[in-house]
Amino acid sequence: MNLTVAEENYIKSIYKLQDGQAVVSTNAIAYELDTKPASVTDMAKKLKEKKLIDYEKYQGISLTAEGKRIALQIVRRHRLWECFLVEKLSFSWNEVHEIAEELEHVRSEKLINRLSEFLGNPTTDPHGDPIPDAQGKFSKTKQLISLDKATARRLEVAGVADQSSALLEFLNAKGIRLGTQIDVIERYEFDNSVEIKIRNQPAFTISEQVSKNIMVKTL
Amino acid sequence: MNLTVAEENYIKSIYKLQDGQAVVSTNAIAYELDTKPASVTDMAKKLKEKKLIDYEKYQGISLTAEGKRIALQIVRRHRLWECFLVEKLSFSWNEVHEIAEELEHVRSEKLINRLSEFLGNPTTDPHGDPIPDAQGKFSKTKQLISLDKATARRLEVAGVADQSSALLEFLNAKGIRLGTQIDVIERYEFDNSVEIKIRNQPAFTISEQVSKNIMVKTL
DNA sequence: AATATAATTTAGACAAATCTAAATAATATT
DNA sequence: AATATTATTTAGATTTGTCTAAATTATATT
Ligand SMILES: [Mn+2]
Ligand SMILES: [Mn+2]
Ligand SMILES: [Mn+2]
Ligand SMILES: [Mn+2]
Repeated sequence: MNLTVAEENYIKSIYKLQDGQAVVSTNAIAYELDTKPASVTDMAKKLKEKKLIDYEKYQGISLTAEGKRIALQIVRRHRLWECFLVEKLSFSWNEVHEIAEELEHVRSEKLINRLSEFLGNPTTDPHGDPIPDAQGKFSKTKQLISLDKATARRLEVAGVADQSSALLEFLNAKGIRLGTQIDVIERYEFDNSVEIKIRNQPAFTISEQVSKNIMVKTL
Repeated sequence: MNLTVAEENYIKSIYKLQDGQAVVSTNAIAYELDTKPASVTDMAKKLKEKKLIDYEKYQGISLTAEGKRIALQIVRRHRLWECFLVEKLSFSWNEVHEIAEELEHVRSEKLINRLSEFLGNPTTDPHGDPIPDAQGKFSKTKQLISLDKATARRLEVAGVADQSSALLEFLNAKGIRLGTQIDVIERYEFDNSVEIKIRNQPAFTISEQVSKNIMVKTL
């Protein structure tokens, strides 16, 4: 199965959007890939032909087992390269996505398995997202919840839901990164803002919009 | 100047074939890129339009200053990735070319400069070929000659002319790699074969075909 | 100089990936 | 149920990179 870069990008987007959902819409894919719905319909026909998606017109799109297998390979490559960029080349977590978006299309099993080994077979990427192994399996990890829904007082940052550079840079500025321990000081009902404290720093307040996108685990 | 992968591959091939030559032929490029002369003519028109090559029909092709600048960037990326694969991911020098052929097209100045730094700013790749710096300059190195033309008795392997997997695997098998010190025991005029000796190993003889492709420097 | 051979270009075609504009189907609103 | 809105598909076009077959130009051989 020899896929083009465009086909790989579609497969990955469908995988990302499917998450739970039975089926993904043409428009959702178009928006995700910054393209037009008509282009998605064209590609849907090709991917169906290759048996990577189930698709009947007007009925939405979903990955076949083979499509999912391929999606997981691409996700693995993407996230491993992100690890490489952050851990070995000292990139910041807000700079790596675009570059990994290209590196993920270099197809060589040997390359990616060696890279994984070189990085110590990491199981999460710089945004806290899990990295599937060579067989497409995720190692079991603690379930994450967003900071706005958490109830414990002490929490550890373990991921970000929104991965826009805007949010990541904001978190950089506030000293919030993966592994950061946070104490919840107060929750304000009025606007759902949260007052938090990190180590020796003075407490500060973050908006609901931010707390919804910080994924945490209890210690 | 935003180039496609195909355009980058053409630019790099032209750079490689030009080497000394005033001009490169349509057929030579087609052969190098494993494509058809008609396709080369088509691409020549596009690259001329973008002012990356000088081209008048039937008169051959040569890079402009801008074309050469871009070629050197691609060569730099290719060779740095080869270094990475060999030094960090333990690939053998005969396995890295195809993978680097893809990695070289990931365009990010920051990426490539960080990678160079991570590798200790190497000046030669795993085949002994020089790596231009970010400004496209080569550091001066000792002039290499092929083993069949060398006169000194003790020599050091510093490169390979032919970089086919066939030759590289042969050299692996014989224990000849970059940095290997060779003593020339005898040169046989009949078939221009050369008897050589490496360290503690018994002497052995290599054909002219091989010795022509081993690039050496005196110590 | 005439002819043969080799190199190169042109003409016309195709596949991939995209687009716009128009048509059609599904869904929501009155 | 009729109508309006939204989602999706189709039709037709464009760009990029490639190809084959035929035409043209350059070079070599007699
Ligand atoms: Mn991508
Ligand atoms: Mn990530
Ligand atoms: Mn390449
Ligand atoms: Mn090389």
